[in-house]
Amino acid sequence: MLCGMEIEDEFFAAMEARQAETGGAGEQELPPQVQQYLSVLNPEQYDAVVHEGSPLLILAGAGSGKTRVITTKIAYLIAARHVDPYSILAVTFTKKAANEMHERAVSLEPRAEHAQIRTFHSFGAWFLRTNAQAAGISPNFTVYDDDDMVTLLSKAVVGLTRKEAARFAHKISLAKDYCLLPDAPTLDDIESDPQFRAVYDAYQKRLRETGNVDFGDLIMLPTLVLRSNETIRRRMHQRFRVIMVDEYQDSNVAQFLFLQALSGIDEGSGTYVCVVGDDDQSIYKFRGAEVKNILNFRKIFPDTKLIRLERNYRSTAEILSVADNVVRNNEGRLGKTLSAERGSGKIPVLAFLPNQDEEAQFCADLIEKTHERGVPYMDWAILYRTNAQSLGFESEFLHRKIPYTVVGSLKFYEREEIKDVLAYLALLANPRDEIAFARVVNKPARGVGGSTQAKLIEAARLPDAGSGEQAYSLLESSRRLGPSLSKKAREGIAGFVEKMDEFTALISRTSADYDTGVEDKLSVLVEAISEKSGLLEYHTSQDEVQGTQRAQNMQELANSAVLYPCTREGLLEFLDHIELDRTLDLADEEANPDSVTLITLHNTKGLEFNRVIMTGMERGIFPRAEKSGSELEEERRLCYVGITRAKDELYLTSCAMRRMYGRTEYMEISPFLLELGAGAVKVIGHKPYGFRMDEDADSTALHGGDFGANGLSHPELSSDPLRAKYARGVRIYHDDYGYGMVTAGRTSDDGEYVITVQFESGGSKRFIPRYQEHALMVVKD
DNA sequence: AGTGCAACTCTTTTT
DNA sequence: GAGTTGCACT
Repeated sequence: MLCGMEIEDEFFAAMEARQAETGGAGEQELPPQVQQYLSVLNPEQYDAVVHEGSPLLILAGAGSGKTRVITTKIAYLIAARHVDPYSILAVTFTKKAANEMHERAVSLEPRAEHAQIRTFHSFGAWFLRTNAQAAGISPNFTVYDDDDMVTLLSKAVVGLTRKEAARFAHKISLAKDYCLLPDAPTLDDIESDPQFRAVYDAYQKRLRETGNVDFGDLIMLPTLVLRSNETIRRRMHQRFRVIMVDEYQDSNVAQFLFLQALSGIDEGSGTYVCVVGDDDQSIYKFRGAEVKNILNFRKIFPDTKLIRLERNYRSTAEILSVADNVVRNNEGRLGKTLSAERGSGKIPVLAFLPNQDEEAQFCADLIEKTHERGVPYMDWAILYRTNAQSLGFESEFLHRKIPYTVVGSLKFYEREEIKDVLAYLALLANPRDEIAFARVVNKPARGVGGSTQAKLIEAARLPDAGSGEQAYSLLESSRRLGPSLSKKAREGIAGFVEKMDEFTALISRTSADYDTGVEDKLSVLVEAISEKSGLLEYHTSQDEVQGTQRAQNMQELANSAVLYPCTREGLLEFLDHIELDRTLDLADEEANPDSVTLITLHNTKGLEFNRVIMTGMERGIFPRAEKSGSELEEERRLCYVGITRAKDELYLTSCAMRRMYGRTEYMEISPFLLELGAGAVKVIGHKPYGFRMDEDADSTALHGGDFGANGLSHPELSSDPLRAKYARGVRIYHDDYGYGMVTAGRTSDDGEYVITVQFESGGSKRFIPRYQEHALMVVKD
């Protein structure tokens, strides 16, 4: 067996030999398409691509072309350095990023198809499936989500309220992000509650009994396996000769340890490691991400070469300047200055609005008006801090018939009917899955109540002495115990077991038929479950209206399974796919290619849009709650991320009032707005009292006469000239709605003059003239 | 066992 | 304000 040094020597020796074969060094000798894609790189990017021989840390500012660097590097290694694509691993954080990276790498170099380009978690899942036994889990495991964790925890530890269970579950996740087991001495740093250790331990034992894993396990378990199992470790070191990590600033401790173990750096494996990150874009501290990983990188990986990418090719100088003004308020950053390669553009706009309804209208107006001028909807992205904020925009856009796509909404997979079908599938995959079992054994109702379920689960957990150990199949347990139960429960269980057998047969039958070419799609199984389990009928009979929707959802789930074969492997792949990427995809079929993007700030990581509106720039919303110190800095980085998503145009909106918890609250502006920089943005709308930019407030002057901004701090005390201009009976013309007449004018609670206009086209509409001056004019007969 | 009503919480952010 | 949880009643 090779030892570490030998591997290293062999690797580089092979490289040298191949280089010699091709007639020595120098790009002149490279294939034309390689020269082609190298030639478009700037000097720093080029250095990063061709670098080898030591670990590499790339500090890549926003929009500096880091994806290009990674994908080019993959292509270059394969085409020019003759690295086996099979030995290349590139990990990202989101499926979207992984897909994009894969696509771009393959388009540069078709052989990149065979490289492993995955998310951290899907790589962990792959690792665990191939090394299930060493990890002490079932090779058929499915992944429990947060919800399942809470359910399992309340079973493992009796007497917890759901809330307590949720809190502990969260802490367990965090512990796993730091790769801490229940017996870790430093576990107290995560949670000081003396019960926690025992709770975590009980949970973990119970989870192992089910054969399943949770999200944290996908990273932690492989790390533990690598540490304790030399054979597997060696095998991995030989397999993966090149490892690249994207968005490295958001890696957590467990991921860092995973990388360390996988690379075999301590054992001189000679694996080439390259990580790419930006400390200014670290936004997942709350989930255990450690910016320290960037700093520590050079300690753990000696002789690390550092390359900075500071040329921004995405945004205009104006946008970058605002971004820099904000982020420079953070202490403890590595510090870098982006240069705007694109040059100058439009000045960003900061709009003060009365409330969230008008915020939504403001966005809709902007989008509609530009759309009339030929700007596609897909140019636009609405950014917000919390998912809940999407609602207001959704209803406004729906109303106005503006197509939109909400990114990252988990809603679909959280629907009851979907979770039900998935639970049947999960139980088919892993018959020890007690969460799935409990969910579906009595759904639809079969007369199997809570006590019967508990009995079956207990019997499976503690198989009787003679029957061999660990026969933890809940179906087995059901089969065996069934006859001894009361009539009702007995019949119910019998029916359930029968159905499950039927479904199982569907999988094996098609597996057997595989050779004959009669391979079914997995959608057949999903449909069969919906119909034959009685779920479809159960859900449709519940509510006439909702039932139809639910049936559609179930059908949609079946449709999405059409890409997978109806085999055991296909089933596992499908479940993995859903668990590890619950965000996008499914909407693909119905997605309108030209639509506005509604997205949380966190979800924008790695994305870019031509025109960005950052909404809800209010203290308490963004930054959230009372954040201070390092947490406030993280919020500020999030703000930086949002701003730097914009290529051409940036808007920020802030509301004076907002409905929260059903109550209307007066909002203070976000402190970040004061940092944008005097004169760096154009302010429109009603400037709040005391609003002053950093430094020279006067130069933020309100030139936006179009919008009628007046900067008065107490509008309710001033007589509004617009009141006379748009008095009752005045004929007007509105850009969007045409001719009409003011039928009413009144002052709202917040001192705004509001008019109601009856349009000739039939509709009537209410406006605040002060915000409509750009679109509204008085018509003289 | 299943339905209906009242009280309660919730707003971070995600793989 | 909405969605969910828990309790009581049928």
